[in-house]
Amino acid sequence: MYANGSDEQNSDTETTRRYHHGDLRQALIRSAEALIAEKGIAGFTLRECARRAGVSPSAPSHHFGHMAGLLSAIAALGFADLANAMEHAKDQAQGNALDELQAIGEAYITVAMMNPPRFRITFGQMPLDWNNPELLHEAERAFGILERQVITIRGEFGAGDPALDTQAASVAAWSIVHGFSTLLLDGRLTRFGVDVDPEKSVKNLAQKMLKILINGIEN
Amino acid sequence: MYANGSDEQNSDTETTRRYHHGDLRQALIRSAEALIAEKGIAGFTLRECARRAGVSPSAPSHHFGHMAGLLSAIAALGFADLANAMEHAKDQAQGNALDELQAIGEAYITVAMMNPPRFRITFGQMPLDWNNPELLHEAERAFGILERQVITIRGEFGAGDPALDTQAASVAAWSIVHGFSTLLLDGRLTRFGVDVDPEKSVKNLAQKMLKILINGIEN
DNA sequence: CAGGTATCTTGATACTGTCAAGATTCAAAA
DNA sequence: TTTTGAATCTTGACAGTATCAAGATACCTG
Repeated sequence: MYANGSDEQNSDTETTRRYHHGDLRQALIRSAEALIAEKGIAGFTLRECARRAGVSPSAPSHHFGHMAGLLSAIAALGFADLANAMEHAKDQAQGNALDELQAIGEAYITVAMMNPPRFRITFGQMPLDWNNPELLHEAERAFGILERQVITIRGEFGAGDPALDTQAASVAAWSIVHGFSTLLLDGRLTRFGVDVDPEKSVKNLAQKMLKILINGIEN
Repeated sequence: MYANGSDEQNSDTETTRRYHHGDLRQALIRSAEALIAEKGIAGFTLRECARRAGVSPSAPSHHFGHMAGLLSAIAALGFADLANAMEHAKDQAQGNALDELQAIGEAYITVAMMNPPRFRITFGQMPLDWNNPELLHEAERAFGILERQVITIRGEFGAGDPALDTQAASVAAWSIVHGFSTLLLDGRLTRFGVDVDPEKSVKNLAQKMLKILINGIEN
């Protein structure tokens, strides 16, 4: 038993059952995110992941070691998503460094909305393996972008202005987009009439929010 | 066996072992927060809580029903802490409504720092029972304060100014203090030289951050 | 003092993550 | 092609978990 995920009745199609799954690593990542999308972080189970991938309970250990390994691989994807999206947004943005910061912030929130389970794993309370070099690298990459952007702003605008504290502005920028993302995904903004659906109204609100922040940095 | 928490050698002191614990409800809340402080959210276990309170594994069920019940009771305390601290900060603040908002934001961050396990339960991913009336009430109370404050600001300052969007300002204020708190507690601000210790430098940074926000709302 | 109720324990069930050992498949060397 | 070692997956087992029903104990009111 423990055939792979596909149904029974296929005689010998491309996905006929076999002892070796073929792409178990990707399949486990997919089933983990799907499981969390359904039952939430608390409902996540390594055994259920394996079950959905059509594989024995301890098969994942050969690809990820332990549970934290699987979660860490997903978290690395989460940081990579953030880094890629923010870099792209910065490149696409037209205008000065403040406009770029606005675009970066919007990209952060969009990524969180596009794949909530992945974001929850990346920034949740589940155990991650911070010795995983891929995780470390992608996290460093994502963290650096916001920081460098605010340094750029300092160079373009407020050099010498003590009111424009680089550290405070960096942390403020990250805090506001991160706080908004988590509150939104946890459904705690419904009392303000904000929900993941429709996506457009959220992006609208995020724009206004970031305008306030940038306004505050600028002056 | 399963005496209460105190040691063995006491003959018949106040805390001599007995079948009925006497204050198990409070003891479980304390041991839960201590456990999370030690081993983190992932290390939390209802059985270990009971063990530390010197009580059998299923004793907690008679006070909280299931695990989510205990966590919900703690989360209610977390919201109450926030509401009380924010109310007090608002009352103590001298100045206009914007100064009050600044004080409220600082109070939020202080509460998160004072009891990290409680904050993690309140806003974490662990299962809560949102039918718990106490939890609902305290959450509503806390959520209302920031919102009302921004409405007050709108009345004092920007009435008629379309740039001053009440919803955006409310959400921005909450997002920035909440995002900062979670990032801080998860140790993700160390790369910016920020850590829970020393507490004073954190409060300093929080002040600057909120100044930026209020600057942005004002103009 | 009697009876009822709140509180806690016992025992059992169905899960979970992890590990060692065995079975199967693949792939490269001979 | 055959052989042989490595990669992949299964089996079986272990300790630990949440939860529940039933029983034991203590308190407390009448």
